[in-house]
Order: sequence, then C-alpha cells, then structure tokens
Amino acid sequence: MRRAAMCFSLSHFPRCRVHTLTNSWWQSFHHINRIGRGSISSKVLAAGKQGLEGRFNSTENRRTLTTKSEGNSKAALSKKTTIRHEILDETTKSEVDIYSSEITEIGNTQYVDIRQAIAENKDLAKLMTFIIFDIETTGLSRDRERIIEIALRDLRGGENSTFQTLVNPGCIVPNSFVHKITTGMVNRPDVPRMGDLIPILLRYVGSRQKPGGYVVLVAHNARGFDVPFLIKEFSRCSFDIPSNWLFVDTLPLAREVMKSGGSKPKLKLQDLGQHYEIPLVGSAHRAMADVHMLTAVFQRLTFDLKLTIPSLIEGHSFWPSEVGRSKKKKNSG
DNA sequence: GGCCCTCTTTAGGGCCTT
Repeated sequence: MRRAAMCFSLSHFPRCRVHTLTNSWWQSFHHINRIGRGSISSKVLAAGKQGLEGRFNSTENRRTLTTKSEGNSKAALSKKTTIRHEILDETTKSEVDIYSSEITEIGNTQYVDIRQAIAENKDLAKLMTFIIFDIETTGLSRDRERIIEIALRDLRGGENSTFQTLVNPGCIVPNSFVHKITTGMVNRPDVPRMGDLIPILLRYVGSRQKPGGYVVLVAHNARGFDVPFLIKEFSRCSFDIPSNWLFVDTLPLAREVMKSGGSKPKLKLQDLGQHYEIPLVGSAHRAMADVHMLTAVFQRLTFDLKLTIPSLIEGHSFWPSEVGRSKKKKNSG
C-alpha cells in the first residue's frame, strides 16, 4: 500500500503560553489599565519575553510532528479516517482524529454582521478562536498563481495548535528563489492538491473553534493577498469560505503603530519582526516560519494599539464578501 | 489589488503580499 505523505506537520508548543499572553491581557486590559502605563508595560513585556522568546528558543519543549495519511484524502473523507501523527524522533506517537470534530453550523447567518454584537456583548468575544495563517504561492497574481504551502497556528497554543502542509499546484513553481519551495517538492502525487486539502483544512479549523463560535483568521496583508487567494482557491475547488470565518489584516495595524515614527515606516513582516526584536524561527518566507513571526508581531501590535478583542473585531476585521470592496468610500458628492 | 501618501481628490506612485 502506498503511503502518501500529506506533508503537513503539527508542532507541539508549551500549552497556553500564547493563550496566556494574548487572552489574559485582552481580557484584563481594562483592569490593568487602571494600574498605570508603566505597570502594563512591565507586566505584559515580561509575559512576552517568557511566552515568545522563551518559546522560540525552547527546543526541549517543542516537538515537531509530521502527519501522514494513508490513501487519497478526498476518498478518505467518505469514511471516518484517522490521521496518524508521528513525532520525528519516534520516541512518542499520538493520534488525532481530525475528522471526528463537528464544524459548527451558523445556518443562514453568513455575512450577518456580528461585529457590532461582539462590541456590545463581551461574552461573544470569548467565543472567538484566533488563528494566525500564511500562504506561499507561485506568484502574486490571484488569478494566475496557485497556493503551494499553507500554515496555521491557533493562538491558544497547546497540542495540535499548528497545521502546515505543502500543496500540489499542478504547475511549475517559478519563484523558488523567494521561498525555496521547488517544483519537485510539490509536484508529487503524495502532496495534496487544494481540492483534497480544503476539507482537511476545514476539519482542522473546525476542531479548534469553540461551539457556536467564530474563527478569526489573521494574516499580514490579508486583505490584499492571502484572503483573495483563499477565496479564489476555495471557489476554484467549489467550496465556500465558512460563514463563521472573519479575517484580520495586520498590515493596517502595523501602519497605525508605525505612523508616528517619523521616517517612512517599514511594514514588511520581517521588518516588524526586527522592530520588535523577535527572533526568526526557520526560513523566512516559509509559511510556518512567517506564522510564528506574525504570531508574535500580532500580539505586540494589538498591545501597542491597546486593542481589546471587541475593538479589534469591530474596527479591524472583515468578511470575505468585503474583499474587493474599497474600505474607504470616495466622496461622491 | 487594496491601501496610503502627496507633488492629491478629474491622479499617480509606492508599499505589501509570493
């Protein structure tokens, strides 16, 4: 039997480190705010040092797992399938049945604007699952190019908090100089095509979301690049973006933070990483390395902007249907 | 392509994503 490597991996990070950093200060921001600016900085930055730098350098707590599945993933979806995750050093093995989790259906509420409701009801904010994601592609045009790698990371951390896979684009990869992903790496029968991968991706995200909750997917330049690419690929494969997926673009957040800097701000993800002195893990422009970087950058940006979950959702999130529509309306009158 | 900035708004250039 051919053992088809799905080429996606799951990494195990210290449980709740990121969750603690993000959610604790978000939830307690107003409380901490009463203590004073200096106290906020010292407390949160201390948490950041432990949660971010400590995590990145902590090899003893970080175990990379590879995931392999047997058989074609699309065919496998027709029946209950278990994907086995094997730790590289083979000292331990674990199994996760990502097909057993239910994706919560929101019914016909697609594109119903819940952002105002979240702003008015803090309990709804607790139903949010924040997932940082990044894609690598064969180029910049959403119409002509294809996704060749995708990585996600649940901000809560913990076991199976990350998801990473190469994607077979069915064409050559002309821009390997960018991400070091070659045609030979992805044009293989054991690398899933997007149509096979999307159901797995949906199940994974569904396994991370809270019952009845919403998923907030965060990416750098999400509005201009990642989300349009996702929409295009989902559409091409006859899938819909789930109705409970919201998106946040960190590029305008960075622009807002950096605009007071005087000189022309550098807003590339790697520049933001340098600004915040965040160490790079892995190769830049590989999806998971960029996800780890953005995870740290996102938290620093939201801290600098003093954003709570409700204010982030209300003021900085968007639905897929809003992509392609200019956020700022030109004055027609 | 979306967004921001300016030498602007009846526009154009540059950044950001790969």
